[in-house]
Amino acid sequence: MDSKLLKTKSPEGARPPQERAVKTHNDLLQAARTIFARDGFELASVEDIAKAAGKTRGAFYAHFTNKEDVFFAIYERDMEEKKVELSTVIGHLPTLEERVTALCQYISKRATSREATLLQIEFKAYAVRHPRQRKRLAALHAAMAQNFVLKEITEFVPTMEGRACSLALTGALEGMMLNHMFDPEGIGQEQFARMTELILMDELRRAQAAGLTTAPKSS
Amino acid sequence: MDSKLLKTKSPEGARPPQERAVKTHNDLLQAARTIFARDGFELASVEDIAKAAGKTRGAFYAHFTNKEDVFFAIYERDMEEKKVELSTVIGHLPTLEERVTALCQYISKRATSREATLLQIEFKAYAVRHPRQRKRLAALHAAMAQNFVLKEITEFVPTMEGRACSLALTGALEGMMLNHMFDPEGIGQEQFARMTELILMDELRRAQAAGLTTAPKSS
Amino acid sequence: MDSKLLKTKSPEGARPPQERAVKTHNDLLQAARTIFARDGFELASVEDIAKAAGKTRGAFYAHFTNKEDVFFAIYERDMEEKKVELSTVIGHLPTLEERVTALCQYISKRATSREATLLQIEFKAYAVRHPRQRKRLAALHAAMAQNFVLKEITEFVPTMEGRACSLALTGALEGMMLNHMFDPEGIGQEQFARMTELILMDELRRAQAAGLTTAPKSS
Amino acid sequence: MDSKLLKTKSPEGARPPQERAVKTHNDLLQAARTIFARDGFELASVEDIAKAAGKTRGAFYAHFTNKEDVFFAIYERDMEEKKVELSTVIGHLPTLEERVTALCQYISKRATSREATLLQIEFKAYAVRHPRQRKRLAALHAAMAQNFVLKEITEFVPTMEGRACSLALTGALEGMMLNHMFDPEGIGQEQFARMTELILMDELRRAQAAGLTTAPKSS
DNA sequence: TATGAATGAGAGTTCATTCAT
DNA sequence: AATGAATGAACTCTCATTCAT
Repeated sequence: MDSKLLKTKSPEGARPPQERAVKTHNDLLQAARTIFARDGFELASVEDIAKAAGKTRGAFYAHFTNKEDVFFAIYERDMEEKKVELSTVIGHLPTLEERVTALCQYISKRATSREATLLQIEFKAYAVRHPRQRKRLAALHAAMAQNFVLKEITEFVPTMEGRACSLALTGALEGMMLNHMFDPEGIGQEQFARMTELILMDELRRAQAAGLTTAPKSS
Repeated sequence: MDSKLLKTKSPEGARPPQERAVKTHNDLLQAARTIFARDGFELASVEDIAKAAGKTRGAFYAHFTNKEDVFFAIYERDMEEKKVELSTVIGHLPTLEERVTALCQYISKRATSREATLLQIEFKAYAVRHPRQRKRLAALHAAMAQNFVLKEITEFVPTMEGRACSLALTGALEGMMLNHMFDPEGIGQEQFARMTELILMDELRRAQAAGLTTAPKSS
Repeated sequence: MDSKLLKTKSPEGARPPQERAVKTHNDLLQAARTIFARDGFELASVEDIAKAAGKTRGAFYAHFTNKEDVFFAIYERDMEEKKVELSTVIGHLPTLEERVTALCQYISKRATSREATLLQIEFKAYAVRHPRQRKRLAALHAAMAQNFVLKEITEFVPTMEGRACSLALTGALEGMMLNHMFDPEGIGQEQFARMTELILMDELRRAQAAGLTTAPKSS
Repeated sequence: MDSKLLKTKSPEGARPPQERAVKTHNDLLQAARTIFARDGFELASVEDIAKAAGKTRGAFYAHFTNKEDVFFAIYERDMEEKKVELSTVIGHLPTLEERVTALCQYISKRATSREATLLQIEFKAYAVRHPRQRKRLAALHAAMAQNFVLKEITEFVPTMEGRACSLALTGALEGMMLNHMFDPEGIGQEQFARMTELILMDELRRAQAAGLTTAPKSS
């Protein structure tokens, strides 16, 4: 179910072979990211992914059970990475204003990435269209709901309606980015910045109106 | 280039065959809309589309040259329909405020359509990924730039940065809608309304700041 | 079985409609000749044939039952035409030498026609590969055997082993012509002339060795 | 460009897989020969070819990129084989007469093969009809011009106009063979022999008339 | 006689996946 | 862990042919 190899911090036997395997695994994952972003899930071929990682299809199937498997694995890893990055970037900032600013920058940067945006949209569209695979999807969906990008943020800016705001903001930015790629002259960077600010500021306003404290929690 | 069947000048003799063909054409178009929204472009099969229209693959290819062909045909028709609808809905309203309100409602309604949203995203993602087919794409793109959804609006609210605002707003809403479908409990209707308002109000504010008249043009 | 319309010299009722039909028939036949020569039997499409005649597929099927049907119809008509032509060209010549010379010229000319050659080869290859359709094929085959191109010649030069020589000569020339089209610089016109002469002269030699008269029959 | 599977340098480890693939490749090639001769290029189906080789369509496409690809591959292999055979059969003969005799026999034998003849005609007709694919065709054509069937012969009988004679002779024989298959009673073996002799003898005569030496080259 | 819509079988081709090694 | 051969299902698209008009 899970991608066949996840946290194997050299548990049993020889190390070198393991490390080699880990590298292959990562290479495939990275290659998949590129190919999926380029071609979309359906059009992407396992062969292309393997080739992009300098491996063969056989190697691919030694590491992942499925095309779907890598697809989800990418998503999972992205989630984790984002969490770590956000903690690093935002966690140490003392005042709310600084945090909001940093957050704006971080989100804008991510949302400006062609690859990241296409992948996000691809994944969500896929999820929307395949309600059947509830098994793995449910897991992901739950992980989503709880660990989603900005969850960390709500720990620092508790007044925001966390998940909702997060989904709204990332959704809006992804949608705008898609339109930007589609019609580059029509919509550009400034729109992103303005939009991000608009939304976050609105949240802040509402928070303050509600008289909420903005002091960060312990953590 | 265009989806086949164009000359509606009822050539000579029998009309019925023509009308029958027109109906089939429309049926196929509608079926394609449904199937593409359900499965996405790549996964959608011509057979499914034909079947959904109660026809065979052969009939499909008598009306469209390609799977791509219907895909674009849907887009074109949607554009036209939107233009007409918007003129009808907004055109007669006298004051700016009314227009903005009506516009918010219209956009929110459209953006809430699962089918419409998935199709829009699918189309744009396709366009982004296939820069080669510039021939037909260029035409669509141009049509976009000039006739795009909200173009009509800028005629009435001339202060708005037309295309940019349009792309920003629809993009944002589509992105939010996608996230809503992906995580229905996380983000709901109110977010849409708030977002639409935020963006349009921001535009208005900027327009007024620039001291621009908001009186509608003649038409 | 037969092509649906053959010798309708205005038999019953109105003439104009008939004549129009005859014209369409001939147009289709001529178009088919062109298309079959260009594309070969299998690749040739009924649509292309109809289009080349300025008609629709429907018209085609009003005149011929089959793709095969036109194919054979072409062959039949060609046979007839050749017979007539040969009689005209050769029949009135008094001496053997003149006839042989005239024959050489006629054959060389025909064998040099790209269209004629490709059609001949196509037809024979088809016949060779479809022994099943003995019904119509048998008829054609018989017509072949008796009316074949040079049959007329054997009436004038009775010493030749008629059919055999005819088949040998036309076969050889067709084969050479094919190679010429395939590798134009490798084999050219002179080879045709020389070859024709070689074969016919050889026949003559054998005839004279056998002490046969060469005086033409009555006719 | 070439039919896949070229590097026979037994990469690393297992040989069996390679050998198995080579066998499959050859089986498919042989099957294709049979099917193409039976049905012609257009009518021949990849499925039939694969089935005739006891494989599936998938296996076919693992070995050849195209239907066209096998088609050409057959031709190429035939060319090579002929060259080798001719060298073996004729190369060691000391006098011109012996060579001519041996050559007559060899050619007559080959030209009498139904399969070989149909394939040759099919290939040439295909080439004549598809001037577009000049890429691969050019290569073949060049190979033709230089390595063609009888090229070896001209090394031994240098007076002959090599390519021209070769094309004339093989063309003539193929054409005759086609007519023979088409009308078996009309033209038979003796004609082949006579024709071969006629042509070769004519060449010899011309060579001697030109006072050319007929001593074989070194080789 | 001729049109135009539609059918349906079948073709070439791709590709996720499996399996022996 | 990885290869390479092979499978088989699915897909897009073409086309001879039929049928109502």
